[in-house]
Amino acid sequence: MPTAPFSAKRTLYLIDGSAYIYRAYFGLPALSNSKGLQTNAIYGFTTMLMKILRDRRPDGLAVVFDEKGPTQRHEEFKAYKAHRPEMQQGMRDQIPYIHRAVETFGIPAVRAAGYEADDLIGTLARQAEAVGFEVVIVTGDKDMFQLLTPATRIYDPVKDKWFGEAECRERFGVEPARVVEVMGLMGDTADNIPGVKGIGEKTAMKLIAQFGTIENLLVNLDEVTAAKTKALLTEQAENARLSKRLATIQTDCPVNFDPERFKVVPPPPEPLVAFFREMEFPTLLKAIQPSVANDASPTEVLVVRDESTARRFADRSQHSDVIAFHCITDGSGVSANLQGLAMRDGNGQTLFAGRLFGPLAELFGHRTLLKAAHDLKPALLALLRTGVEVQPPCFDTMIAAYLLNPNRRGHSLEAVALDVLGARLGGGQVERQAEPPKDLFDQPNVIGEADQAKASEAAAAIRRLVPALKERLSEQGSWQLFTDVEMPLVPVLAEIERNGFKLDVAALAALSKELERELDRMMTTITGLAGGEFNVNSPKQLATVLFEKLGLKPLRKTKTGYSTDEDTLTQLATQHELPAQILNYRSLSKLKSTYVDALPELVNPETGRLHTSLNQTVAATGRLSSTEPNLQNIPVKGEFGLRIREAFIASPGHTLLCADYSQIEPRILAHLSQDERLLKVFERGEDIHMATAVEIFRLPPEEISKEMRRAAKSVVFGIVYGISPFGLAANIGVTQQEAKKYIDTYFERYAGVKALMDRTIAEAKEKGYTTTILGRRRPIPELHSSDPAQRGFGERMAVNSPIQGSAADLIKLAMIAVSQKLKVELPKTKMILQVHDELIFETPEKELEKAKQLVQSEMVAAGPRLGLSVPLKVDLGVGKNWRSAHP
DNA sequence: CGTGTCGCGTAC
DNA sequence: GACGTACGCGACACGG
Repeated sequence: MPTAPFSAKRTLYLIDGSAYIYRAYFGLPALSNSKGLQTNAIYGFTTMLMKILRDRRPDGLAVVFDEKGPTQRHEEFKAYKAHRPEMQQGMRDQIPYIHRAVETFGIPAVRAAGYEADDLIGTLARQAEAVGFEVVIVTGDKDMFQLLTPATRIYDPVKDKWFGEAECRERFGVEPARVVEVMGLMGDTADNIPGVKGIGEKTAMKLIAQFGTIENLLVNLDEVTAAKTKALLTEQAENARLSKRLATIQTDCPVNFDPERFKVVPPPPEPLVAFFREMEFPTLLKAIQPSVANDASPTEVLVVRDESTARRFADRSQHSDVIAFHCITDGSGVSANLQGLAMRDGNGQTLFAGRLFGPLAELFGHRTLLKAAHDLKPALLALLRTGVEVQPPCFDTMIAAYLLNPNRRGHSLEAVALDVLGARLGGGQVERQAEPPKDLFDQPNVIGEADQAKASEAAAAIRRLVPALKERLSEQGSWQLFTDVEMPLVPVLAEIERNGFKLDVAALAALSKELERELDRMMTTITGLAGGEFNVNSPKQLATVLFEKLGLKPLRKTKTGYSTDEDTLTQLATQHELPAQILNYRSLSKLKSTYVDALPELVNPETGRLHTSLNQTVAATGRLSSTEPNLQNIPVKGEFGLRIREAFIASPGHTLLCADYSQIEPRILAHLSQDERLLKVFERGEDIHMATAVEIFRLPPEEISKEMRRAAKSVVFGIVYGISPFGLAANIGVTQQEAKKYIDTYFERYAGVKALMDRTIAEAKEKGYTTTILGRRRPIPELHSSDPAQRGFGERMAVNSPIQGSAADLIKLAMIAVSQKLKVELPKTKMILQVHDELIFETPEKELEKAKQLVQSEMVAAGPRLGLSVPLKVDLGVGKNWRSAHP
C-alpha cells in the first residue's frame, strides 16, 4: 500500500481556509441544527481540520483566510473575480463559527487586508522553508502548483492526493516556476483571468515547454509555426502579460512565520466539547473521546534503527503469548513491498522498524507465538517478498470480525475497533494512505513519524482485539471454524495469488480485433434496422428506439424506465428483427470490454501473469470473491466465451488440471435434509436431474425428455436458491401454475427437503441467523422486516445461506488439505484458482498423473472430514488451456 | 472532470 | 415486486 510522506524535518501545514469553506458548503448537503443554523460548511471544515491533525500530525499548522476588500489584483484588473456571485447568506452565516472552530482548536488564523489567501500562503511557505521546515499546502487549487519546491508539497484531503514537482510537470508540462507562464496564456475561468483567447491548455503547455517564458515567446514569435497562434499572441500580448501577473502568487506579503506561534499543541478538550454540543455534531463529539491506544502514546514507541535494539525487543516478545503487527507497504497485491513494520507484544511493548531486522523476522517464524494482524494476507505477501515466511499460529482480526457478522460490507480496523472495543484509533485510518510524490525525498523508504504512530496504534488496537474477538467467536461457536479453516486458508490464498494464471495476451489481442470487426459489421445492420444511429450500450437510448421509434410493446419497467434486458429482447425478437441483433451485439460487446480488452491490462509486468485477489471477508455466505481481475466469472459458454477461456493457459512444460465438485449444492442439500430419497440418488451415483425429473413428472426414466430434465434441473436450482413459482416459471418458460405444480410435487416427493426449508426458516427467525455445517453464521435481519417483500427475501436467504455456505466450508477444507499435501509431495504443482466448486492447478506434465490422484482423493476426502453423509464426486479435466481442461 | 448509481450480464 | 452469491462494464446524472 502506498505510504505517506516521510520527513525527518518539521512539517508546517498551511490550510487554504477560504477554499475549504466553499468546498464544504457546496460539497455537502444543507445540514442544519435545531436552531436553524445551517452547519454544513462548519461541519465539513471541522472534519477536514481534524483529519489533518489526526492523520498528518503536523508540527506546525495555520489556517489562512481571504480578507474582505479589494486586492492589488483588483486594482490592476477590474474584472478580476468579478463574475463571482455574491456569497450566499447560508454560507456567510457560517463563517464566524468557522473562525471560532479554528480558535477553539488553538490554531492560528492568518489574514491580512488587501491580500488573498494564496499570497499569504506563498509568503509563509517561503519563510518556513528558509528556516528548515517541510511545507504542506492543503488545498484543492491547481493554481498553487507554482509554489511547489522539493520542500513544499500540496495535499488535497478531499481526494487524499499528494502533489509535488513531478505531478506539476505532469499537469502543466513545466516546472512549478513556469506554471504562471502557462496560466498567463491559457487564463483561468474560475478567477476570470483572461489569458490569450483562442489558446487553450494544450497549446499553452506546448509553447511554454518550447520557449520557457511568455516574454521569450513574444520576442521569438517568428519561430511559432502556426499562423493563427502567432496572430493571437501578437494581438493579445498585453493580455498575456497581465494574466501572468494576476496568476502570480506573491511571496512578499506582510506576514511573519513564527515557529512558536504556529506550533501545534493539543487543544483543551472542554471548549471543543462545548462547541460541538452547540453545533450539534454528535459524531465529532465521539471522535474526540479517548482513543483505543491511549496506553501506547507515540512517545512509547520504540523506533528501531539497529539490530541489537531489535534483538532486545524480540527476546522479550517471543516469551509473550501474542504479537500484533501492522505492515506499511507500497504497491499492491503480489507486488507490494514492505516499507515499515509496527509490532505490539503481549507485554505492552510497541516497536516500529523501517526495516525487517533479523530478530523481528525470527518472530514471524516462531511456532507457538500467535501472530496477529488485521488483513493478514497482504502482509504475508509483502513479508514473503522479503523472504520471510510467517508460521502459524496466526490471528487475522479482520477475518474474525467477518465471522462475527459477514453481512457488513467493510471490516476496516477503525470500524472493528469501534465496534468491538468501543474505542477509536488515535491515529485514525490506517488502511489507506495517499501516495506521496516520488523522488521528492532523499530517503525514499523512511516512514514519517505520523505514520509510525498510526501503524503503532494499529498494532496496539489489533493486540487488544485478539482476546475480545476470540471470546466472541467462542461464544457463537465459530472458534474452530476460525482456527481450523479460515486461518489456515490465508496462506493458501496468498500462495494462489502469488502463483497467478498465465494469459495468452496475443490470442486476446487477435480476438479483440476480430470482435471489433464483427461489432462494426453488426452496428451497420442495427443502424439500418433502427433507421438511425444510437448508442446500443445505452439502455435508455435503446428503449427510446424500441418503444417509441419502432412502437414495440414494453414488457417490464425498471426503476428508471423500460427494461431492455436479455429476457425482454428475446421476447421482442418475435416482433422485430432489431432486438435479436441487439442481443448479439450486446453479448459480444460485453465480452470484449469486460474480458478481452480488460484482462491483458491486468497482467503483472513482473511475472507476466494474472494475479487475482481472493477476498475472504466479502461474501456473506462464506464464499470467496475474486477481484482485479474477477477470475470467478470468466465465460464458459458460447463461441467467443470459450475462446476467452482458451487464452488462460499453462506455462511451457506444464498442463492445467481442473477439479470440480459434481453437484455440490444438491449433495449438501441431501446431507442437511437427510431426505432418504435424495440421499439414495447420490449413494447410487445416479443422475440427480434425471432422478428429479422422474419424481416431478411421475414418469419412468426412459420417458424423460431432454426438456423435462432441463426443467428438473431448474427446479433443483430453484430449491437451492429459495424458490418461488414466479421465478421458476420465468426460468423454464411455463406458467406460474405449472411451476407451482412442479414445486409442490418436488416437496411431496422429497418431504425431507421441505422439512429442512421450514425448519431452517423457523430457526433463522427464532435465532436471527443461519448456520453452516462448520458453524458459520449469517444474521438475517430481513426476516423481521415489516415489509413482506423483505421478509420473502430473508426467507430465501435463510434457505440458501446454509447450503451455499456449507459448500464454501467444504472447498475451503479441501483447499487446505490439498495445499498441505502438494507442498510435501508435489511441490511443483501449484494451485492457481478457486471458482466456488472448482480448483485449478498448474502442474508439470511429468507430475500430472500423481497430481490428479492427489487432488481428487483430497477433495473427495473433505466430505467425510466435514461429516457429510453423502459421497462426493470430483470430476477432473486436463489440458493446455482452461477451455480444454474444463471437466 | 471525477464520483456515485443504475442496468445489465458474466460466473457458480 | 418476482431465485441465492459475487464483480465490473458503460452510461448517465450530478456537483464541482
